Amino acid sequence: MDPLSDATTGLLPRLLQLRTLLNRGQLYEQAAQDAGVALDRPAMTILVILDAADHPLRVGEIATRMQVVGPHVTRHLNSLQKRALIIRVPDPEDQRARLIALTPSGQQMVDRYTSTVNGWFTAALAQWPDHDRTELMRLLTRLTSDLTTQFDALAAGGTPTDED
Amino acid sequence: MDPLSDATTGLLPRLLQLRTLLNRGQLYEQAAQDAGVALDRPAMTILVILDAADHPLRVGEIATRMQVVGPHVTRHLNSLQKRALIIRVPDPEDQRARLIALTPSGQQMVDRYTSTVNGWFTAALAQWPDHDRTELMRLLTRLTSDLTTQFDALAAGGTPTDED
DNA sequence: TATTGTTATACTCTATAACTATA
DNA sequence: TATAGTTATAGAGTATAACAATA
Repeated sequence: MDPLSDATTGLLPRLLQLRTLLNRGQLYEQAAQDAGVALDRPAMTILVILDAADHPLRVGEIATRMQVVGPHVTRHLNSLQKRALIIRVPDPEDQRARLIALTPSGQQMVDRYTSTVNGWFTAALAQWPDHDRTELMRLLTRLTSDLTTQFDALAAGGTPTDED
Repeated sequence: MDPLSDATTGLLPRLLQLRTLLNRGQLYEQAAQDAGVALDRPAMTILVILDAADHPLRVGEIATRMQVVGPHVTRHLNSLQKRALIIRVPDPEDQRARLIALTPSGQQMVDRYTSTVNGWFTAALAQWPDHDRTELMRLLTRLTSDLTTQFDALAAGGTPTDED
């Protein structure tokens, strides 16, 4: 067994544990409560994505970034729009598409949420040396990027009998 | 705004992206297919947990490690037992409890699965300098640990009006 | 009486299929 | 004919409630 395997053998359980931690409502529900927002998790995820993008996004683009399917996004957009947290404007470049933008109150809500969560992260990492924090960001970014590339390649080449 | 905030502001979107990556079936389904296993994700998670523990675990312990609730584990154990991938043995220390152990075929299945996934990780990180891989493991371990501590504290102190 | 686990039921999240409108 | 989005329906995953057995 080569040393590369040894170096990555521990990755799977670590990532599963991290996923578990992030997935279960705990984090989200606590943050939602502390921030005073009453929104389900996928809806808040949409707001966070719009906030991070810094400009309006198409429905399909939101779906891609969430790694979910279009109709799922539509459903949550409907309820977000009813609550006036987002608006749909026609895309000037393509009349079929819509651009989704945060309303001021949507922006306000996502700001409250993210600042709550960021406060927790800051507290959790308060004892870390600066260098470790910097490295974590860098390695996490590269890990996500490399895993995405790897999985995309696997998905593309996964069923060679099916390609046409 | 202090520098600590700046250093952790980017953590939320990064973790959300990683969660997205790990969550959506893609990874699991591809691995299950490549490894030739036909099992749903939570069932496989149970096998991975048992494998990582290296000794039989109680139902409650599995639930805790999965961050889910008891009945959810029971349901999957029933189907895993029907397929002879796990066995339930009475805990000698407490007749109420059961210890869940992998059968040889269960062990074989989880081995196939983990070696497939570890192979991907190894490939994805093949270009990384050794030092980065080591650091990733270390920082990921500490991150998970510190976040867990943080969230537990939040959950415990989250509703001070409720304490008694 | 408290705890371990099970059974039964309900809810949340996400996917697939069928459709509408524009390209 | 292909693409962006929506509506309607179905399925996977997880939680809550009620119960049985042992401590």
